[in-house]
Amino acid sequence: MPSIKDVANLAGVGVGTVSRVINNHANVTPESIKKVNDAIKQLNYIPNEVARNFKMQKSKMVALLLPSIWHPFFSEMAYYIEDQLDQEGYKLMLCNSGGRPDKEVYYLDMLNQNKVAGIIGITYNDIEENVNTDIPIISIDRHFGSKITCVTSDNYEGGRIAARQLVKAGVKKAAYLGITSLAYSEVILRKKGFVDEAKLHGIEYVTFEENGDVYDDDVFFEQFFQKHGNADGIFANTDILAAEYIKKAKERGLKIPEDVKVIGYDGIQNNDLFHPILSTIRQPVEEMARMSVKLLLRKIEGEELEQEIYRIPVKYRDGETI
Amino acid sequence: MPSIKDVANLAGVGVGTVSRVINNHANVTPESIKKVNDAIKQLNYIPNEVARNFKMQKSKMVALLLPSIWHPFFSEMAYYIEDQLDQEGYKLMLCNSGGRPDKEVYYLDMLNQNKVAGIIGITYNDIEENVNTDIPIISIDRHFGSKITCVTSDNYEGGRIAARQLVKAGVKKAAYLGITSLAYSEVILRKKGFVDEAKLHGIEYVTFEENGDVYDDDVFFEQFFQKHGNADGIFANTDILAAEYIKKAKERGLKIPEDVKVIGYDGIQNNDLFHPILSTIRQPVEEMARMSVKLLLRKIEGEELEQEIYRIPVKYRDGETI
DNA sequence: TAAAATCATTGAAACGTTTCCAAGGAATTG
DNA sequence: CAATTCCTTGGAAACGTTTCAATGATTTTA
Repeated sequence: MPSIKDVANLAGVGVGTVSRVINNHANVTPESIKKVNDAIKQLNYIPNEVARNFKMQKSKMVALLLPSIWHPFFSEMAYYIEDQLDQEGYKLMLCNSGGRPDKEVYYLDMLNQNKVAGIIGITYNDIEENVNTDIPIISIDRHFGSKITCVTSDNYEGGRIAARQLVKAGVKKAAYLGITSLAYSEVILRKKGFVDEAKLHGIEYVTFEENGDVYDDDVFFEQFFQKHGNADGIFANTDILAAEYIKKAKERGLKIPEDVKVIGYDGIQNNDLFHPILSTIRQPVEEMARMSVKLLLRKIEGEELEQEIYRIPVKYRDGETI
Repeated sequence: MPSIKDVANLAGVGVGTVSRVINNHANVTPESIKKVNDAIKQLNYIPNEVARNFKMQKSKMVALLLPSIWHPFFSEMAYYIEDQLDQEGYKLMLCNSGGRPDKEVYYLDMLNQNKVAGIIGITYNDIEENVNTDIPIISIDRHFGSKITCVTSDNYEGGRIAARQLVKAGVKKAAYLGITSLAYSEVILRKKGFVDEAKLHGIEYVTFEENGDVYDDDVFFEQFFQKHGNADGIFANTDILAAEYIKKAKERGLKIPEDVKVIGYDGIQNNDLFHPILSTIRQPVEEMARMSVKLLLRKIEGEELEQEIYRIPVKYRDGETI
């Protein structure tokens, strides 16, 4: 494998000149450029990126740390993040934490050692506490503190829209259904928006939540139906949860949307395999992904960001369940 | 950031000794080990993985090159691949090619420059041609040649099982539906298995295919229904295609499975959002993923693999469409 | 007890870049 | 034409690690 030295020798110039040609810095004569390029072609030389990273003490690698790439929401997010990173000349390293805090910490240590340029995280830990370096971080949907910029959808507004849609559909008693995993999550704002809007319209409403760690499908819905079986409108804080609700409701003989209107959050359905088509609050996944990357790169460049949280508007997407 | 030299100085030993302690090589006295470990702790030293990669001229990074992580089949695959890689002490770099040959080549060049340890590819190019180094490669579902080991499900047997299930369900005229993208793909064996088994049972059958590059939903199905509208059993070579068929069939007033039995291939449905539940040939995704990683690591270690293609058995999974 | 073998250790060299400094030559200025 | 500035260049140093040859200390063998 030829090195920059071989190129320099063949071209009859110094290594510095070769380096300057490769990285097209100023102040190289056209003749030198030609000589170097010829030599590069002749030797089939390709720059050793690892050596470059080493010398520069930084790599063009960004890590994406999330619970599971298998989840359709995250895989869509990852798709756009990778695309944007590639456009900007960066590479993506994928880390599945399984949502386990210990594995998150383990990965953060590893990323430290590997001197990644930045991290985009969808995590359960307050990673601000756990990262012992100055690696720039963007957090999606979780707001930990000032050091870690947060990108999220406008959860509060999303909650309000959901409530409004249910009201519009004639719902008498609306229920918020949530699996809530942690305090830092921006997701709780969906509830707040829902509640505020329900109050505004003066309709009856309830909220029913469970902690993600101790969550059991059957128990959760059993309790819900026992307490609030008469709810005729449901706002589930994720599409998956909405789908689970629909399944359980059907088992109990309820018809969707005739008996109960259901609205979800996320908008993850993207092919003909998904039915019924959920009415949902669509997260602007592509926008969130691209913005996360752009903000992260600005941080990597050393810029100060003007905001601590970036909220991107959401839209209601009509489906068959309302 | 402390380096190995700082550790050596503080511990009062040479850098070589520190290196041997870190990589727990033989020939170090317990006292030295203790001194070094104390110094490491005191300085909060973490080894610089980038420098190590540079020196060793290889990294513990494996690239996964696939069309789109957004696709549920690939995202499930990626999940298990990452998990297995992590278990083995490797990291995963994710590359979405969009299925575009030029982008595949572009990524392969990049991976070359970055000296990844190996590549797992789900590609449209014959990457054997395009990779100009000795980076070990595993290819999933495509068989290019001897240099690139192929891991796949037993497509031929899967095709046979599909045909058998349709026969068993009383189908009179069975149709194979396929979007076929390239010659190298192992996927065509699904057709072969289907045809052979249909012949064996002596039922009427047809095959209807289109090239993936010029594929148009509406045209494809329009033509199919025109030619073979009387088929009462469908084997679609992917679940997505099966779902598309079902949609189009319903638009034409056909009832599934009463009028037409449908069987897919992949088994990508994993949550309550998917309906109807497809009867399908389930690919052993987890097994394929883990085996791909294990084989790749063996190649990285310099081992010769005994086979050129590894086929993993598939199973029929019952659903609502047969 | 002397010679040989083993073990533990050190520190320099090397990996392939980028960057910086010194320096030569060309162009510009007064 | 001398002095100054500018442009281009070459080559050494540095990044942090692993490894290897050399060395000294200890143990084993004859």
